[in-house]
Amino acid sequence: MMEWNSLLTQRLEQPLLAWFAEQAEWANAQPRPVWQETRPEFEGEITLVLFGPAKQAGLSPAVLAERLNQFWPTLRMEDGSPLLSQAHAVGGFLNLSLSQAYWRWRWSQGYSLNHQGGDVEFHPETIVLEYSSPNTNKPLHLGHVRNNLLGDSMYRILSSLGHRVIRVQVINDRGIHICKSMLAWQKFGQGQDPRSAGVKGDHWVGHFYVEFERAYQDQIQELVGQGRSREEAENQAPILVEARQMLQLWEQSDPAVVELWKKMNAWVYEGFEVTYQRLGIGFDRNYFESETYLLGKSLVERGLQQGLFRRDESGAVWVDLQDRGLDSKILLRSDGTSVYITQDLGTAEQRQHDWGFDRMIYTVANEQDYHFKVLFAILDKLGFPWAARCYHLSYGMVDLPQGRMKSREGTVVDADDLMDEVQTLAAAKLAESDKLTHLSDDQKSTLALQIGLAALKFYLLKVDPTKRMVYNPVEALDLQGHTGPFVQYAHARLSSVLAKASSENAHKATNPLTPAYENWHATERLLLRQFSQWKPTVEAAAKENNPSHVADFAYGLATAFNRFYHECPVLQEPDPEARDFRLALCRQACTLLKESLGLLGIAAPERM
RNA sequence: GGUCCCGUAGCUCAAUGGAUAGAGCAACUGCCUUCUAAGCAGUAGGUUACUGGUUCGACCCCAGUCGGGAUCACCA
Repeated sequence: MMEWNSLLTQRLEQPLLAWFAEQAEWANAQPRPVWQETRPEFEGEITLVLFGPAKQAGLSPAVLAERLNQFWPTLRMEDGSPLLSQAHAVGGFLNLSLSQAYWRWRWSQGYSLNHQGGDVEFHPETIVLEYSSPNTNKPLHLGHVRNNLLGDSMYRILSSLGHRVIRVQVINDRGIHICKSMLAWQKFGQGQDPRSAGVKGDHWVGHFYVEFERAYQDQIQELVGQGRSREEAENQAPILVEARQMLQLWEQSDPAVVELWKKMNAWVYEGFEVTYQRLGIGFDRNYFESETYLLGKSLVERGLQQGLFRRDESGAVWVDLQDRGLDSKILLRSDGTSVYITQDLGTAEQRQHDWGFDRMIYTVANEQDYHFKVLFAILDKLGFPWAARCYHLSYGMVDLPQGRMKSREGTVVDADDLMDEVQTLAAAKLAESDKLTHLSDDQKSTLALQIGLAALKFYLLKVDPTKRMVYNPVEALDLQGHTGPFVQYAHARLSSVLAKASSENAHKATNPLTPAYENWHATERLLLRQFSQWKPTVEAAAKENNPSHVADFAYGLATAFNRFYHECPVLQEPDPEARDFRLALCRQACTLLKESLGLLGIAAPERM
């Protein structure tokens, strides 16, 4: 992730292109320079790759490098000081070191995100961002957690760049699954509610979903034992028949069923809210399937009238997408009821109506890749111009070391348990430390949650979202190495230094990058280089819908700071110019660590 | 079977078509009288699944093979 800015364009690239153009040998073939970040094992910050231009010029890279050596010293900053301090050719690469004058200028521009004053013209967009979207029959699990963290981080990233982001979820509150829980509760719940049962609402409802499945499986066994076929038994088990009847009643707005439905969904929402709050995520608007599933139907009717869809003999409505390389897809059942995708069509149009979004992002697992291809194709077929601006943020499944999570085998990792676990572990770690004995129990508990969540969030966000990943509980709970707590720790050390500096009044608040101190340590230079990568990192993360870039940055900056901290005294530095410079670096590093953690939804405690 | 995704150190993950493929964990060595050792420095670990092709240059692009996963419901 190399920073490129207007100064580098004007003072480095344009003169280089002009110089190329003056070279008669290859004036007919204007080479396009390829820039990259210099690898850390070489001297320099920016590297010009010479293979292409050398070939076009008919020269060896070494000869071209030799000629360019006449050119580099002519490059100047606006005030006439040199732009580059060194140029080393290594093989086909030219490694350029930027001058201290450049780094001083870069410092003066600031590093924090500031969408008003960027190099590129910025167009803020209204973006509807969907994530989470659970069913209401069971609690959230590890898969939801990855989903929620991705969505939340994308919200923070896009917002930080100045976009208006509306966080939404669609809640699948309707259908046979919730009826199963309702029925089981009626049969086995003995009138208990979450409070009287002492169970969190979503878990309470989830418990009855499991109870239903148990009773259902028992009945199937029984029927098979009586000589029915498996298929027959699965279809005719009395408890399933009853659940279907309940769904029918719900669709007819039967008052008793609707009341029960409302009551049990309310339990679930209460439970979800606790989980969301603890996880630190939220939403601006919920779309309930029960409220939007009918909207899709009218959209389908419209498509039928326009001849875009067709109705078969049984009365079912289909869309043919073979011209787009997809299959036919059913939109309405023969009994006229809507299917999953019908509801999504309606919800999409509703959201465009509600927000007039420029873009919409659906954070949904990659097992639904095909579903979203079809959805967007249908929206396009219906003639919505915004269909092309809908995007499926497709992420990979989270596996366990022993394979996929399976509810039947009881291996599903529950979101609440997960947070308990990480908090407990962090609390144990705090308890063995003697650094924080002065904190109250409440403060310790809060800190433990912050650290535990940092471990969990960083673990899930550092991976490229598109990739399937393995959740290894032992590694996820690690507080050392390539982890969230590692980054937090760097931030805490910095905070501590800065707190002491201000209490000692050590910082004189002069321009910390004056030429008075110019004997920069390699780790100081590295920090400046890291700072400049912050903005391009966030822009890349936004463009690619990939928060892992932000996690990479945070880790890289924390590492750079740790090295600096090890090599360079700050408060104990006798030279006041050097001390000011280092304190300024510390202040900036602290700010950017906090910002980068912030975009991952991770707290930056000042002590740990 | 059709379509899509994936295969990198023992494990988990990085690497805009560029340099000697990098981190962390696990293993082994050093470093706390020194601004927070949740740290730093070092050792070891690789035929980037395999075979071909394109290219000055391929983990990356193309074709094929093998292996894993997802999806192709009048389920959601």
